[in-house]
Amino acid sequence: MIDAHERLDFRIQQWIFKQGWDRLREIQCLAIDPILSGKTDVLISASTAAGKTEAFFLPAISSIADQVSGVGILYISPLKALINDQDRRLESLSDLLDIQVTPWHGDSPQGRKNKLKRNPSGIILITPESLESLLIRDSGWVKSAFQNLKHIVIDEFHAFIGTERGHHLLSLLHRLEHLLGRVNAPIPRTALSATLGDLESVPASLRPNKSLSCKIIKQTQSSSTLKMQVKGYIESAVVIDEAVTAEQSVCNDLYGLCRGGNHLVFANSRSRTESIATTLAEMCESNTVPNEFFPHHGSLAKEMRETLEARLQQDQMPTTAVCTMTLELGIDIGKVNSVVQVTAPHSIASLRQRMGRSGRRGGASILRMLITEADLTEKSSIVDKLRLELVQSLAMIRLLVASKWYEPADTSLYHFSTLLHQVLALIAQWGGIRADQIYVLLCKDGPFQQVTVTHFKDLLSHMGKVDLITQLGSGELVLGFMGEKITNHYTFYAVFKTPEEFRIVTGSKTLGTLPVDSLILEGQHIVFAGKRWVVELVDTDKKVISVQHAKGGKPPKFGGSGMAVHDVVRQEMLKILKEGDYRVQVGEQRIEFGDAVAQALFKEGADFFKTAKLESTHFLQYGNTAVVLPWAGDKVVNTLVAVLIHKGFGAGAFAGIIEVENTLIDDVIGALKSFRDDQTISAIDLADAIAEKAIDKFDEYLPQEILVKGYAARAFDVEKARALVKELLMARFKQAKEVKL
DNA sequence: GACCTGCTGCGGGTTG
Repeated sequence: MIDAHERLDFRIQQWIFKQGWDRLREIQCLAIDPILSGKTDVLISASTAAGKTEAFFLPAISSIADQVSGVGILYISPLKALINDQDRRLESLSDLLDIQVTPWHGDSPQGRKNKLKRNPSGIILITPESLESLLIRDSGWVKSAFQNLKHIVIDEFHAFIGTERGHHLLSLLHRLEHLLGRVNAPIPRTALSATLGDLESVPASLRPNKSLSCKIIKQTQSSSTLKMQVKGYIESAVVIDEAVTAEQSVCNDLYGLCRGGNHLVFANSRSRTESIATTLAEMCESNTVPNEFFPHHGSLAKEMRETLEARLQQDQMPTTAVCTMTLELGIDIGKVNSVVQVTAPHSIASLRQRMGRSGRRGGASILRMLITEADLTEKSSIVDKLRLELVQSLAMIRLLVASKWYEPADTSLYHFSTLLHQVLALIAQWGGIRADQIYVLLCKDGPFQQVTVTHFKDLLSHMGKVDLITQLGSGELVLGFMGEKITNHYTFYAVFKTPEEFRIVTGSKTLGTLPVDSLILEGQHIVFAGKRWVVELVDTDKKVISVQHAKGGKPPKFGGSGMAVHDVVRQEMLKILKEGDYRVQVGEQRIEFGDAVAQALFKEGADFFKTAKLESTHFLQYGNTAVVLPWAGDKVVNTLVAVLIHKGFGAGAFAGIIEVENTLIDDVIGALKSFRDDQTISAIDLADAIAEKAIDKFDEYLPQEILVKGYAARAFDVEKARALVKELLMARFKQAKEVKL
């Protein structure tokens, strides 16, 4: 293995020597044989800056070094910024071997694209959307230019798994193999990904039809250590003049922790990112020191983002980015001293990714979480009394440290919107194509394998009705008037859309806007602008949601993050509340990672848990409110909320806790019993009651039946919810028996 | 107090 590099092209060996590397890293050695063989897919899993890209490119370039013409390597990236990085990083190597590298995305220079058009060779760096546009507009050129294609590599593959865009990508790759006549001699795919849990399941997401095997290469356990701390803050219920607000104390600490070094502060929302960055910049100004705190998020101008990225990478001046997930993926910013999370993270997967940004020169990764909980009053919500934002943060740290687990992709989704897109794209690419050919290409052999022939026929006939497609006398399908219109517009190439905002209105007053990508049911209770509301009416045409004041106690400060929290996280939260201890076991020792305030806040939550006897019951009468504590992930919790609304209750869920106001808990238990015994309630019934089911980009063109089916699969899990209810009721039954004895 | 990604061809103007 040590001599593996000798199998590389001599000029590449020279290049390695010139970099001053005394040897290749382990993953780089391991990747050489499988990639040179060209006979297997490869998954390379390693943390940021571990040399994944070189692990692929050294052998891949070696294998095309003497290729005279035609593009030899197709590199696909989810971000334009990553393509620009890769273009720079490949420069010295490609110069040495005289290999043409062409970045190809919406903003890359036309001159280099034209050059590749005239003389296809070397490496193309492209986004899925630009590849789609090439297939539709110039498939003849693609067919000849890619005739000698040897490797396909996908960067940041985890960003694609389980998403609409990921399905789009798989479909593009399959269409490309088909176009090049390589269905029976597949082009090997290499996926580059951060170290994420269940690697064995990834090959199925890289090539669903399994026509090539996959070799998994992973970084052996890195010896780097993780240092973490959770700091608690209390938001005062009454604002007194001159009192320091919780956000101000968070900023004071950030200023002390971050000034003088390079750090990333993740604040989970753009507005929070802005307000923290502004406060920190003002603190620099009032202390008459140069500002080193800058915001970074999706709504900021590209130039501002790039300036900040360059400043971090150059590492000349201390710099802290206050950011959203824009700095989570692999844009080259170098390693930072530490990562700070200012609100509870929503998934272990993203927390791991953020962690990977810290740890300079093999030193420890440092993670801090600064969590604010509300000052409690008589009327406080049960979510706040349990200190669930803190408990969620603690649970996530335990899962991060103690296990390799991360949230798996939801494989029950149909991706109908993307299927419709691909039907249109195929017809646009070929001009005309038969229905059975489309079915084989996309569903039977392609990535949409859970779509049945019946679904597919319904989809096509509806597409005919709305004039997206037309059938010729010969049986071939061609684009209809609407189909032409949609596919001719440049916005067609992306399969994802920016979610539509609904206006939230009470009476004649507008409260604000809400993106509708989560459950909104008439009768549902929600929290908006710090108050409780009940949804009266959802007007999908005018994009308006009418609400009315809901009575009840104070709304929870922590309503959940909007992104689904997984079952495993909620179970871990239950576990630490039961034990009254969140410390991590290392050998004989239990390691404390909370500061004094965090410890005190946790104790309040654990004490409330105990007093309310929540270790033995999942049902509670809390004043006028009936409360159900399922300790399950959001998909199951949402299913239970929809069931209760279906049965006529005004229910809502906050941070995984279900509340039904002005209701006796026995009535709720009765309703859940009938759900347990009534096998006829299905996810389809629940989805039928949802006013706005069109979530994905092309959902609006789907036939009703398919739209409902897709929505039901994505939003609800009735089987799991029923099994859980059975369990909760059984526990209650046992408990009642024990009390009697 | 909800996150992020991407996109063509062409016409018209300016500059070297």
